[in-house]
Amino acid sequence: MLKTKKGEQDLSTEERIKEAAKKLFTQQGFEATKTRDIAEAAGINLALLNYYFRSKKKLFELVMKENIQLFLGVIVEHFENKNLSFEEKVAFVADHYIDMLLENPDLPSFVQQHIKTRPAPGEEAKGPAAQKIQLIRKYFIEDIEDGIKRGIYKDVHPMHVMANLMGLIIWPFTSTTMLMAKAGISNRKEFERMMHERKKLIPMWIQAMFRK
Amino acid sequence: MLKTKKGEQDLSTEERIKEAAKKLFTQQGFEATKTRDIAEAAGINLALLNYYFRSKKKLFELVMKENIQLFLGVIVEHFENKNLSFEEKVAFVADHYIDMLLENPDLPSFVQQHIKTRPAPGEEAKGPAAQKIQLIRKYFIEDIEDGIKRGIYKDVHPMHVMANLMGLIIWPFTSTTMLMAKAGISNRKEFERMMHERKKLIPMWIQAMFRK
DNA sequence: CATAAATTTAAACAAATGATTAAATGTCTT
DNA sequence: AAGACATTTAATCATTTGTTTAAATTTATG
Repeated sequence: MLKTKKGEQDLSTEERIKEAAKKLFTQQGFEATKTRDIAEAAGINLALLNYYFRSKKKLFELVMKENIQLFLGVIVEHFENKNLSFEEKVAFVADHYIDMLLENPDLPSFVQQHIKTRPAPGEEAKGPAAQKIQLIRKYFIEDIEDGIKRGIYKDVHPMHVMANLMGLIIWPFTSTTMLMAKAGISNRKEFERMMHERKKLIPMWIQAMFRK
Repeated sequence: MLKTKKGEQDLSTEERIKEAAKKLFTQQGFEATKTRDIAEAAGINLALLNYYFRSKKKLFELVMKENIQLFLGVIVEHFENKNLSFEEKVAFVADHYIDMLLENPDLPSFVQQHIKTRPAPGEEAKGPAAQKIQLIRKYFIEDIEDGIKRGIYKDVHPMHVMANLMGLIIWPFTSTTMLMAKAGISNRKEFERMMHERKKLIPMWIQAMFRK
């Protein structure tokens, strides 16, 4: 059986390249991913990468943009909803975010690895990623400080709450490679079951840590 | 004023190369670090890198080994101490580990990024990193399961406890670049103060989450 | 069908990169 | 001081890597 010319899936070559690039960039980072690897993974001629996307860097920036939206977009959407209480937001984020990360487990390492550019001293950070993070921070601080004033939450810096929530959700994914690879938890299923458990546990833990 | 021939610090050239390599590898990873960058950072002739360490890969493996020891060694040492209660271990680890990470903030991302080799299916993971992680897991599970049996701790999978402790300690460091760079927390001092606070907070949080 | 446009291919280029070589310089021992 | 050994240097090599080119092929259009 021969592969037909259009072969593989019925994605356009442009989409095939982008998907292959996203997979490799996300798994291995910019430097470790070679244009020839992308071409091979996409099943296309090397020159087509430049034909459609001009350069490796341009292609990476496209992937980056989509990953940032995936990684930060969901949180922003949930936290700007004024109709939800803080604890409802926590439950929503824990639930949806863990689902999303189970399907994109390499996302956290990728984002952490590539958002490294500090804004010039005295200047504001620009760009979609910066704006999203600032928004998340803003909503978060508003909610927590409100809870503290009303005597519901213990008086801690809101950043602790934010760091703990994000850490409890995301940390297992950034360390999973390490733990799974080296500690004999070769059982992917077991990891997934644990993460589903955490959807319900994390909201309880946040309460236990920060409610008076 | 001229730099003397031996110049810079009074480290041997071999040590200078290793230190420069450690800094760059740890910050940027293997692929992004070029041998010429290392040579320039160390202030040595390019050929000396190969003269002393044979190859970039060999040099990297050396740095990797030292970083693994730094990253996992402390935890193992504390957790294999049979004279401490679990909660004393937690307090010790939180305290010492945060201090160490404040001096080596790029360590977590580095280790996460480079421990990716899974053991072959059915096979055991070997090597110093694997052994250390397995040890930590073992001690951890023993302590928690003991606490659960004695009715002191809630009945949750020990991996949740381990993931949460490590996450609360390490997560701020893997996300600090992101938060500091993009969210306007340009204040390194503020971050450090927060991390010192967490030394005392984390043991309390662990209790709040897992004690009956 | 014929022609223009879009897409794909094989080949090649220039720069970057890890490594090596042979000569030069430095250090140590006797 | 002389010779042996270790260290350092400048130059060069062979590959790898991102990109370009020109021709071939396919697809769209009149």
